[in-house]
Amino acid sequence: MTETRVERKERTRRALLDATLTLCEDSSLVALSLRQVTKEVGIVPTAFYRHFDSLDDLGLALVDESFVSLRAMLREVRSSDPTFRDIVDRSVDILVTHVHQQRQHFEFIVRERAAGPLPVREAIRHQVELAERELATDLARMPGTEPWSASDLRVLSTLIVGAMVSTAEAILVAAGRLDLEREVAETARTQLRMVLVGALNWTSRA
Amino acid sequence: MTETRVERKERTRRALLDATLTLCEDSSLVALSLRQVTKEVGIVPTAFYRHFDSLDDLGLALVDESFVSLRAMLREVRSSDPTFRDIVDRSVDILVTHVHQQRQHFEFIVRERAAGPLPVREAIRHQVELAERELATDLARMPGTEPWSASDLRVLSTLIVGAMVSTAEAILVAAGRLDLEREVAETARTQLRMVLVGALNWTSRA
DNA sequence: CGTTTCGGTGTACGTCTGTACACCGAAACC
DNA sequence: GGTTTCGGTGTACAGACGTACACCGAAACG
Repeated sequence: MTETRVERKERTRRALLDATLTLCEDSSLVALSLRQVTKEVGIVPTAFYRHFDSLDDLGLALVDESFVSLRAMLREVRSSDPTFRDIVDRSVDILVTHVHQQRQHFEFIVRERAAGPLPVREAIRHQVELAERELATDLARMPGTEPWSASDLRVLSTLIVGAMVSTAEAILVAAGRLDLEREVAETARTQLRMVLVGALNWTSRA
Repeated sequence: MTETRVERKERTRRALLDATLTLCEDSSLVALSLRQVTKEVGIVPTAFYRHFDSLDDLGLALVDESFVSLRAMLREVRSSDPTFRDIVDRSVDILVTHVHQQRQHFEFIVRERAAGPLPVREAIRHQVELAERELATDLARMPGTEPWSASDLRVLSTLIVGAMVSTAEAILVAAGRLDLEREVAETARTQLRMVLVGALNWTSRA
């Protein structure tokens, strides 16, 4: 019955991460104090340092675990049938589902991406860049992309990732109102189709 | 020689706005204290209330003046020759120029859009929505857009505005390194062209 | 010229901040 | 079973925070 020591430590660590996600739901990491977090968890302020060097450090941990779930999402998209028409519908569905399931993580990333502590911003930027690169190599495997240059592939994947980030933001703003969300999803689908139509009619230039 | 009283007041007001823009360059409004701002300006904390009710209030003023300059930019784009090919080049040039000239304002908007105080976020979202609507009506006047539905126009303008926001963010991240900026600009041009190719080959559905 | 207006001052408060330091008690270890 | 390890405690302090209040001096006003 007695909890092992590492289990207990892991449990408070999780509590710190969760409390931080909850507390910065309507502000930002940079506006959060160590004392607020520890009070929410129910430990004394100085105990915080048994787990993290600083709030920035905790922020980096949150970035890591956010992108673990995000990568799971991307893998799911990638395992879809590679047919252009319904890859759009499935991708948007998967995005909507994951934003709901991991709402706090997505909110965290969207906020701290622009306004977080510098190391956190850099970590997020790096992860987004990795996602763009992965998408570019995926696109290269799809039929019809043979005439594209490597640079065009990067440009297209940057555009798509950007549109998906915007869509995620819009879903978060919709905040669960189903009619708004349906509208956002429909917009995202149309945007993706427009972009794909553009890409298929695209011819790289030297 | 003696400065009139309203002039003097306006001068400190400006100083407060400028100090705030500078101070939240690497954090956010929500992480800023009234005392930091007044110290930077060189007045006593309580004097702040002679100008604004709160930091949020000051933030709303910054949103307003940021979008004044942004609207100036959009007007400049709109006055361009409405030919698809070089409207892209000119739009991106104008965007790059304005991001440089109004660097602090763009940084402010990009940050507070996602992480600012709630009223500030809402004000920014509203202004962006206005910009999207204006772009949609502009697009409707361009040749070749006759077969598009109103909803397609909105979807396209949302996509373009989103891409431009991403581009502005990328320029700010490039932080003046000329080679990076050229790359960002080139990416933005290609993205816009891809989107326009997609749009021109687009046929609205019921 | 006397009076009012008002941007800015200075003091004072209770609260919250990060963190230093000494300490505890039980799980973990040999 | 004695010792070590270590997550969590409690006290303590110097500084920053928002803001209430009484006040000043000069421009603005009649």
